[in-house]
Amino acid sequence: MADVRDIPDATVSRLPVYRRSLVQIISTGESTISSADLADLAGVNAAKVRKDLSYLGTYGVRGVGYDAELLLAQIDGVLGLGTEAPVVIVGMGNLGQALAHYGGFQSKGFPIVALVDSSMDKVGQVIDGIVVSHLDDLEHTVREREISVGIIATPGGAAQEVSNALVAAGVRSILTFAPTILQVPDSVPVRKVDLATELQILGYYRHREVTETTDSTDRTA
Amino acid sequence: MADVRDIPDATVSRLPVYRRSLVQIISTGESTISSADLADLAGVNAAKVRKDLSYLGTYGVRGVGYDAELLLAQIDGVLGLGTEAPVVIVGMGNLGQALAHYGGFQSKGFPIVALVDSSMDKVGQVIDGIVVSHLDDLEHTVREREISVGIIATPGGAAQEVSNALVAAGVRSILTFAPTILQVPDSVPVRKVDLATELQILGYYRHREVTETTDSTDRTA
DNA sequence: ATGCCTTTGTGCATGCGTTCACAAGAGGTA
DNA sequence: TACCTCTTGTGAACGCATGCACAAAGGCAT
Ligand SMILES: NC(=O)c1ccc[n+]([C@@H]2O[C@H](COP(=O)([O-])OP(=O)(O)OC[C@H]3O[C@@H](n4cnc5c(N)ncnc54)[C@H](O)[C@@H]3O)[C@@H](O)[C@H]2O)c1
Ligand SMILES: NC(=O)c1ccc[n+]([C@@H]2O[C@H](COP(=O)([O-])OP(=O)(O)OC[C@H]3O[C@@H](n4cnc5c(N)ncnc54)[C@H](O)[C@@H]3O)[C@@H](O)[C@H]2O)c1
Repeated sequence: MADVRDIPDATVSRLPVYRRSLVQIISTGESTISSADLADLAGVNAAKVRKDLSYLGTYGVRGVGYDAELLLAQIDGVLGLGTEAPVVIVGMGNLGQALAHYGGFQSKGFPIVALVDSSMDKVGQVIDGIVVSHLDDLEHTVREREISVGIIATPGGAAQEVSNALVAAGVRSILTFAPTILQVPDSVPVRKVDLATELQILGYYRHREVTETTDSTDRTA
Repeated sequence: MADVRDIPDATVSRLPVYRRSLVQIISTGESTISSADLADLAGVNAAKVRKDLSYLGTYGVRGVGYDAELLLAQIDGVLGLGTEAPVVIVGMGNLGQALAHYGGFQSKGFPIVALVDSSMDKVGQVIDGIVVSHLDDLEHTVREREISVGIIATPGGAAQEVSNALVAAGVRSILTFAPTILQVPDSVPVRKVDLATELQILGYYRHREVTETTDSTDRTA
């Protein structure tokens, strides 16, 4: 059985997708699922599913498939979803407030337990039942509530400063929406969601479709 | 010079990052930039920068670096940022409203020109100066405003239906926030932003840090 | 018990992406 | 002109990810 450390990044990023498919399957009353069916639901290749799952250890039954509940538990174990991971959101503007109001995190094991801003307009406000506290109190808040995830929803210019504060406060991982390259210790994993970048990437493929048709190499469709 | 079609996906997804670094550089008054400096700003390897840029054609000057303005124009050309790409947002809940209020898209060449919902509570409301229209009128709206990008911010259950409507209406690319595998024609590029998945992926790396220290293989730090 | 059918687990080949390392090019200087 | 310094552009090696294809294995029916 593979050590939890040895799972390739590409596989890790697909586990949540498998997880969601499994939850769906279980809700329909099915108790086992084949790699082919799981692949359909997850939108990937069946061989890839099997290879990915093989990194978790061997839990499939040949001729039958995978036990859905068991597999779900296994994935949850690898992703550390057994225990809740309390979240702080820093930056209570448009995006921060939308995230705070969203109930989906709570139910997925990521309760939002603190909201932070640096503007006196925001500090003290109650959003979704939580009082917005000041960035200066971050360390206290994080330690008291045992917060392990920090979400950065401030303008780009403040992101590095906020990131430093989060790391210093003891947060163990960061999700950022600011379009900024963050400098953090290797021990703190960071994931970046950059909406403007996503739109620009789409632009390339959209644009390409157009230029292709005016090209010398036509496609038969 | 490389055809616009031949740019690898990995490179395309970095172009917006280079673009942002270039805008920053230009704003400081610099007119040229070396691959090493650009790499620092973008958070990648210098050789990768050079190889990426080589797909756009050859625009660097040996011994000097790249002309920042020229390179920016070149990237914009590849990403199709020369012309505006009007956007429609479908789903005016927490997230949809936050996106609608955000000014950053407008200024980056992605004006939000239409807002859509299916709930009578939302239709008719004015959000950020735009009247929310009904999903049934989508086709008309898209054709009239020549909308090329659709953003899906509905619950997962409605996403495929909305996606079908967007494609039928003639939208040319889609950005979705719904945690659902969308079935769309190959000709319509889709990018998915899945926040719950991001948090779960972070969970793996966070979790791993912990299990590592209780392992036989200790690290000297 | 036997044999058939289904599905897993994985070896292997292929392709893509990353990075190194260096020759070649450009400009400046004496 | 000759030389020196800086930086690009890219060949080549490496490593990771993907997907095929098939043997091994489990279950079920007869
Ligand atoms: N809202 C969107 O739809 C959207 C879309 C794309 C990208 N983004 C990115 O997300 C981030 C947030 O966007 P937004 O629209 O919510 O911005 P916003 O301006 O509405 O809100 C930013 C908030 O951060 C607070 N803030 C500023 N500096 C701070 C600091 N040092 N510490 C703590 N709080 C601080 C401000 O007081 C404000 O409340 C930005 O980086 C933006 O580029 C947002
Ligand atoms: N808000 C967040 O912070 C957040 C975080 C993670 C994921 N998401 C995802 O983003 C999506 C939107 O989240 P939200 O919090 O804004 O949800 P929400 O429930 O607040 O809003 C959904 C909106 O979509 C509308 N809608 C429903 N069916 C529709 C249809 N067929 N056509 C048009 N409109 C329709 C509803 O009327 C509602 O206004 C969801 O898929 C959610 O999983 C949101």
